[in-house]
Amino acid sequence: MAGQSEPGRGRVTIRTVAADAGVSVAAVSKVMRNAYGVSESLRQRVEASIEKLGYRPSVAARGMRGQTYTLGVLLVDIENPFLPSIYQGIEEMTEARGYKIMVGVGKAHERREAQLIEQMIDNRMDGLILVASQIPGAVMDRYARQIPTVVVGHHEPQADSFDTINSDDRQGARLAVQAFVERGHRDIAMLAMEWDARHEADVSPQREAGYLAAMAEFGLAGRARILRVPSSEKPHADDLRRILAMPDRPRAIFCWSDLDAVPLRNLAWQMGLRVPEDLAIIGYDNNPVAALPMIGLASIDQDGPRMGRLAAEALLSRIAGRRQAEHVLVPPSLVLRGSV
Amino acid sequence: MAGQSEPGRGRVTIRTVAADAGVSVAAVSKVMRNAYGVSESLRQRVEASIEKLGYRPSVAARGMRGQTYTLGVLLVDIENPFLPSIYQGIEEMTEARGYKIMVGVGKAHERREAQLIEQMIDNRMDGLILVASQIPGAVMDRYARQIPTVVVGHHEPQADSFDTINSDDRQGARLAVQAFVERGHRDIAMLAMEWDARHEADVSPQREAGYLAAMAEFGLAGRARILRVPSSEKPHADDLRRILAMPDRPRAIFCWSDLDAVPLRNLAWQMGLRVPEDLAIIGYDNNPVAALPMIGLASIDQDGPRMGRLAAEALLSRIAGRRQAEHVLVPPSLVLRGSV
DNA sequence: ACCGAGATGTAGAATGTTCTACGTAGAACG
DNA sequence: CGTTCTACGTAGAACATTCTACATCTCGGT
Repeated sequence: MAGQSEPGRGRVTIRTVAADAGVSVAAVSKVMRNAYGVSESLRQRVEASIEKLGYRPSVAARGMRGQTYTLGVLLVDIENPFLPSIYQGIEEMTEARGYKIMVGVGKAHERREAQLIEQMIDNRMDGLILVASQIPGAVMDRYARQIPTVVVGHHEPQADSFDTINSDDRQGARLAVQAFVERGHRDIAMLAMEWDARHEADVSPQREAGYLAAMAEFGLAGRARILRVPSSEKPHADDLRRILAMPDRPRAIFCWSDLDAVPLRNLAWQMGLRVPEDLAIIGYDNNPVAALPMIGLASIDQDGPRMGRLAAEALLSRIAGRRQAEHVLVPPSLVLRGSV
Repeated sequence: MAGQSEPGRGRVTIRTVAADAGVSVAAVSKVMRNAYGVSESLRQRVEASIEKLGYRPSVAARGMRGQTYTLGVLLVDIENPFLPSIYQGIEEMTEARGYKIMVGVGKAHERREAQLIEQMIDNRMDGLILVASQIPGAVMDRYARQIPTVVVGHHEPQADSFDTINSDDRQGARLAVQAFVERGHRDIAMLAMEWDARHEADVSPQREAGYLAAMAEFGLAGRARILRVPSSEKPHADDLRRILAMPDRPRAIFCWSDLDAVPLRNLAWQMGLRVPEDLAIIGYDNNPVAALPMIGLASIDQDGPRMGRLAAEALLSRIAGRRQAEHVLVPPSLVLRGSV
């Protein structure tokens, strides 16, 4: 019922172009795809007609047989200011190669993410990049058999149906612990998300493992403490407050994400704690908010743009035919700020 | 070249379902679309087969004739934390009605936005929502004739080919000026974006007009001052610093967006200015960062979710056949915080 | 003059839906 | 009992591409 002014009679299709250029439909198709077997003169003629008529191929029709030259990017969440940096990297890489991107927002909800993936398959996207998806590995595997897939921010090093690009989350945690230790801290806790076995591949458990390993490495195994807050659904300000009010409040906290580190730092301020004197904090993601001078939150930087570029490269090579899975770990770095 | 395991032979199409249920292809199509003329018994039979086979219609094939039940949402920018709230509203409304959403990110770049719109038309989206687009009205008009369109955050009250949903930006500016006046301020400046005639319909010029009108209303016409920073491309920290260092620095600043108000507030802090004693600030958008206790930035709230819902409703009714354009203004409100 | 190989171009099937037009059976009506 | 509706289904064209043969041309070599 969505009929607009022109009932469709006006639409310029590949047929219109072919007629105008005086060649076959197949010839125009070849030109569009840079396919083999088109002479320079033919190409020029066809391109002139395309230009003249303003022809644009229908992605829908393309999708029925060949490629759509469109990639799907699934973001966990649109509110985390760290994610756009990954997106930038993806885009930079794919745009140059003539691919378009469609974004889906999963809102950290597994059911929803699955729907979006199916929708992208239905839309005949050429490939998929899942960023920090909540979907369990087994399910990912099933989808990945239907469509070339690269996963970012989800550790599944043994997967063979898709590639993974990750920050070296264990190393990131180690950097944080080391920075605390070098500044004389011994009472170093970690603030982590609650998780169950289904989410073992998520980043938070990896950072936990790294934290515990680093504490042991620095001879502080006995002092390791993991404080938990409910998974990333909104309201855990109260949990954070409770943590800061504990009689044995730690002197330094490594926080699994700036998503919690920023509120934590704000609560500390509200409760009159001096940062870093009473409480030192290091977050994760180097979220732009952490960089604001008034917040001044030290954080582990994952180099989002680079992860994005790597993911895009992996996807394109997979689309080009690669079958062997690739698993990349990107080294993180620590950005020091006032909170340590 | 993207071939996955199953060469396609395995794909379950509408034909598979029809065969399984022992009915015609057209019958299955009717069931999928809830179209007229299908008996209860037939519907049940078909639905059982769909369930059993896990059939999912191909959006590509659908797009070739009918609707795709997919809407395109074009966001200026993925880094502005205010935009997700509009997105939530859009989604809430459309999801319930069985529509899917694809997001495009324009990065405040006109050429890019135009490409994305064309891409969405190519993908046969049923309709488009443009959020804070940079595209001039005349160009929008051309696109809007090809596809049902609703525009958010772009004032074009005379447009007849598309609908607009906006915050009442003039009223928002008035609220800010009024709040300052009530607190005894008279030296009230506005921080605005540079703009040219092409962007008169953007929100910043509207807020300027509202500021000037309000200053006049409160008898301060002679004291109105508009300070300009380069358009939203990144680096204007230096411009902000210069403004704060002016000998005749204003005592109160109404800022066109939290995008600039947050850095401004941070710079003031860095330069040792007391807020609000030395400088009071009100921003616009009620960006989540403004709400952080340490930032405490008063801001005009646009009720993003509501604008999103209204935009979605307008689009759906337009898809359903409405031709007459609608132009809605949503009243803003002031959220008071420490910066005033 | 003939042949074979490569390069260039074309016809037409295939893709998975929707939509138009039409057929058929049973009910309601005179 | 014939006629006319109405409700339910179906056949097949249409949609805009790509892709798989296949046909035709051009040359250089015999």
